[in-house]
Amino acid sequence: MKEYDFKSIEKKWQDRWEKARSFHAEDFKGKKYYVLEMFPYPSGRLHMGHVRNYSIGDVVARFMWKKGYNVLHPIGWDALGLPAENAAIQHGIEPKKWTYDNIAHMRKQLKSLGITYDWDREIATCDPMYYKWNQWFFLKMYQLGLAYRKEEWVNWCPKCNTVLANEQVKEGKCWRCGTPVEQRKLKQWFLKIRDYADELLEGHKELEGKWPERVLVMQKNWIGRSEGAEIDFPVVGLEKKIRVFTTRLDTIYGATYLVLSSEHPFVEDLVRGTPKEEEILKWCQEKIKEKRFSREEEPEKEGIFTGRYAINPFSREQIPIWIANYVLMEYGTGAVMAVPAHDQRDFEFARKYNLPIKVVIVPEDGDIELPLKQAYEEKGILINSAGFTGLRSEEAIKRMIALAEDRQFGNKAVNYRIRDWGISRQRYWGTPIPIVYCEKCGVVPVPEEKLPVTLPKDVKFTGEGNPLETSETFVNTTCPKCGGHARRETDTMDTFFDSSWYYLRYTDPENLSSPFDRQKAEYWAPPDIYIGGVEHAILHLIYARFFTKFIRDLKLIGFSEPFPRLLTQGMVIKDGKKMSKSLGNIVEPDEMIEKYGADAVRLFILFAAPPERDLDWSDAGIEGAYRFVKKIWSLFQRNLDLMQQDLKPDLSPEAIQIRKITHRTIKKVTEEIHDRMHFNTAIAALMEFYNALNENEERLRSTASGRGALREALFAMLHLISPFTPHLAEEIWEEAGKEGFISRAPWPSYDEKLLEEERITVVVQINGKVRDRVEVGKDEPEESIKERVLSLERVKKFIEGKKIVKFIYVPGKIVSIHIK
RNA sequence: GCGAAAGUGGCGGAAUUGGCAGACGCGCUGGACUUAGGAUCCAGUGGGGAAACCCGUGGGGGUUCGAGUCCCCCCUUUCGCACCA
Repeated sequence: MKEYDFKSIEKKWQDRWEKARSFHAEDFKGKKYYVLEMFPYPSGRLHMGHVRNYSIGDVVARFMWKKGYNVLHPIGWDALGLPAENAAIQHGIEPKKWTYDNIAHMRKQLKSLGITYDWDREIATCDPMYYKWNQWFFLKMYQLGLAYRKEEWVNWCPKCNTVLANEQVKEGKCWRCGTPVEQRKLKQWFLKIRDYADELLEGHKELEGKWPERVLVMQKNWIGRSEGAEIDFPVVGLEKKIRVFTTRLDTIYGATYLVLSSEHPFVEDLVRGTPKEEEILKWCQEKIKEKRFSREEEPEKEGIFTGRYAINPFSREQIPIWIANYVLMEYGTGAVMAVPAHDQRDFEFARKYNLPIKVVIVPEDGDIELPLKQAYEEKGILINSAGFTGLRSEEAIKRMIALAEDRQFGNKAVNYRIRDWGISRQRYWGTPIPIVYCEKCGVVPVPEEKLPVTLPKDVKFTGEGNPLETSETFVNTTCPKCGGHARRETDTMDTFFDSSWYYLRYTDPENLSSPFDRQKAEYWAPPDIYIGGVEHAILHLIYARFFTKFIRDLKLIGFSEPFPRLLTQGMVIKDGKKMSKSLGNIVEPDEMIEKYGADAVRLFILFAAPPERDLDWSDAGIEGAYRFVKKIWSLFQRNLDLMQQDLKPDLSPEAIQIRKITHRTIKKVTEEIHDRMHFNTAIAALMEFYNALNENEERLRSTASGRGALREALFAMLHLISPFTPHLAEEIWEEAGKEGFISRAPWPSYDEKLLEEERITVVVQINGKVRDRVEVGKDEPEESIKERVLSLERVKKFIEGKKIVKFIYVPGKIVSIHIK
C-alpha cells in the first residue's frame, strides 16, 4: 500500500493546477460566483489568521467550481503602508524591494496551502498602474467637491509620524502601534463621507441578515445619526445669535443656561471688551490644550461664566452663557442649551456651579422625586412649559419645531457623529495626492493624462519628517495651468483609499485606460461573499461602502453595496490568548505545513470551530486532523481496486443501508457548506461517514452489490472531502484512473428516494421523560401507534393506576404521554 | 454608563423549525499487537447510584405534553462606543 507522502503529493498537484491554470476565471462565461477574502498586507509572512481566512474562502471557491460556476477567486496585496517605510528607516532597505520580497515569500506560502487563486489577476496596490487609479478617483472627487482641503485638528500619532483618521483611533490610541494619539492642527485633504451618511445608514437595510448584526450596529453607532432641532438664542446686548443643536427640544423651558465649547469661534466676540476678557480667553486656551494633549479619559467638568446672557426664544427668559470643557466643538454647533433637570451632564455641571435646575418633564405615570438626585432623561409629559404644558414629549417636539420654523428662529436638523475622512498621510510609501501648489494659480489638480504621479527614488529615510519632501525631483514641478514653478503635494493617501475599490480592479486588473471595464465589473461584482476579520467593521468596510456609492454616482457601476454578504471570521488564538510575539505563543503556518501537510492544516483549522467564532489552536487537535487524513488515505488505498472498476450501485438489501448513509452525507455536507458555511459540522459528517464505511468495509466487499455501494460511497467521499483536502483528493482521483482534476469534476448529487426512511424509531416520553422507543411506519396512523405504545411493557409499568391526560404523536419524531 | 454577542462534559464544539442534550474530534481509562510505544487497532468515557432510577446546558422564575432553544429577572465573560447635547 502506498504511503501517505503529503509532501510530494501536495507539491505535485500545486504544480499541476498552476500549469493547467485550473482556476482561471474567464470573463462572461456562464453563471459566475465571486468569492473574495480581504487581501493581506505583505508583512513578510502569513500568520494563522490568514491561513484561516484563505482556507475558508478556498472551500467556498472549490465548492462553487464543482457546482459548475465560473468562479472568480482573486488575491492581491495591500502593499502600501508604514511598515515598508519603517524597514527603510531601520534597515536601509528600499520600501519597494522590501514589499516585493515579502510578496514573493507570501505568494509562495499561499501556493503551498493549495488555495485556488487566479494568479493571472494578482494585484499590488503599490504598483503605479494600480495607484494611478487612486489618483484618478481622487481627481473625480476633487472635481465633484467631494475631496477638499481644510485646516483642522487632526489625530497625530507621534510614533508613526503621521495623521490618523478618526476611524483609526481606538480608545485614544493609534490602531496600528497603540501609541496615545495627540491632536495637531494641520491642513489636510478630506473626503466628504458625511454626504453619504444617510445612504450608508439606509444601505444597512439591504444588508440585514447578510452581514453580522454587530457589524451593522457598530457602523450605525459610528455614523451616529440623531434627529433634533437647531435653535437660535439671541445674545443680550449684541447683534449675535448662538445656535444650538438639541434632540430634546421639549425640554427647552428647562434650559437654565447656555454653554459654548471652549473652541467655539464666537467666544472671542462674546467676551470682547468685557472685564474678564483676558481671563476667559486664557482659560479657554488652557482647556483646549488639556483636551488636545492630555490622555485623560473623561476630565472633570469645568466651566467659566462669560458675564453675558442669552434669551430663550421660547420662554423669553434671560439665561447666563457659560463656557465649559464638556461641550465638543466637533459635534452639532459647538454650543448647547443646558437642561440640568433632564440631562445628566448638565445636572452635574449645574450642581457644581450652583445653577438653577428646573423640572419641565414628568413621567407619564407617577411623580418625580424632588429634589432630583439625578437628571430625569426619559421622555414624558411637559410641565412648566407655557402653552406646551400637558403635551407628551414627541408631540411637543413636533409643535415646537413648527413654531421655531414659523418664527424663523430655528429648524429641524439632523446631526451625525461621523466626521469627514481625513486621508492625508505625511509619509512616503503611499499614493501621492495628485495636486500641485502654484504660486500664481494656487491649488491645481494634476491633469488626468499626466497620471500616475509616481513615487520618486531620490528620497532620504531619516525617520524625521516626510521623506517625500527630501526629493527635489518630486517636490519641484511646473504648474499644469500656467507652466510656472509649482510644488507638489507631498502628503500621500491613507492606504484605506487603496482597499476601498480593489475588489473592482480584480474584475479587470490590466486595464490601462480606466480603473475597470463596466461590463466586466458588472459581470463579476459585487462579490457574492466577502470574508475577513471583524476588526475592519468600521474602517475598511465603511470606506468601501462609501467608495462604491461614489463610483456608482460616477456611473461606472450600477450597484450600491460592495459586499452583499459578509462573513467575519473569528481570531485564531492559542491557550485562550491572541497569538503574539510578546506572549511567545505564535504558531507558524510553514512549520505546520512542513510537519502535517497543507491538507491536514486546512482540515484542522476548518474543523476546530465555525468560521465566525474564535478558534483556539491546539497542537493535539492538528494531530487528530492529521490522523483522520491518514485514515482516509488508507481507506482509499485499500479500495482502489473497486474504484478502478465499473460497478453500478443497486437497491439490494446489502447495498441500501450504506447507500442511504452516502446520500444523507452528500445532502448534509452540501447544505453545511452552501447554506450555513459551517465547515466544522461538514467535516464531522465526513468523519461519521468514514466511520460507517470503515465498519462495513469487509461486509460490503464480500458481495457484488456491496462493492457497488462501497464504490459509490468512496467516490462521494472523495468529492465531498476535496474542498478541504484537495491534494489528497486529486491523488486518489488519479490513482482511481480518473481523467482531469477532481477539483473541476461535478459535485455529487443525492437521490431523494434514498433519504426516505420506511421505518422510523421514535422516542416515547412519559411526563417529559424518555421511557422507551418504538419503531413506526412512515405513514402509520396515530391510532395504530397509540395502541402499540400503550401495550409496551415499559409504558404499561409507568401508566399503571394513572390517568392518561394527553397523548401526543408528532409524526416521525416523538410520542408524548401526559399522565396524572 | 450605553450597545451587541456569548455562557453546554476535562477541552474544542454538535443539537438548523420547541421534540432522544453532549454528534464529531481531542484528552482520559482499559485492552490487543509489539523488544518498545508518544505508531496502529478495539472497547469505554456528563455527574450520582449496585441497580431501579435520579440529577444535569451560568443562576432564579415562567409558558408548554415537552425548553440548551421561547418569555421575564439576575450573574459572568468578551467585543464595540464612550461627555455626541
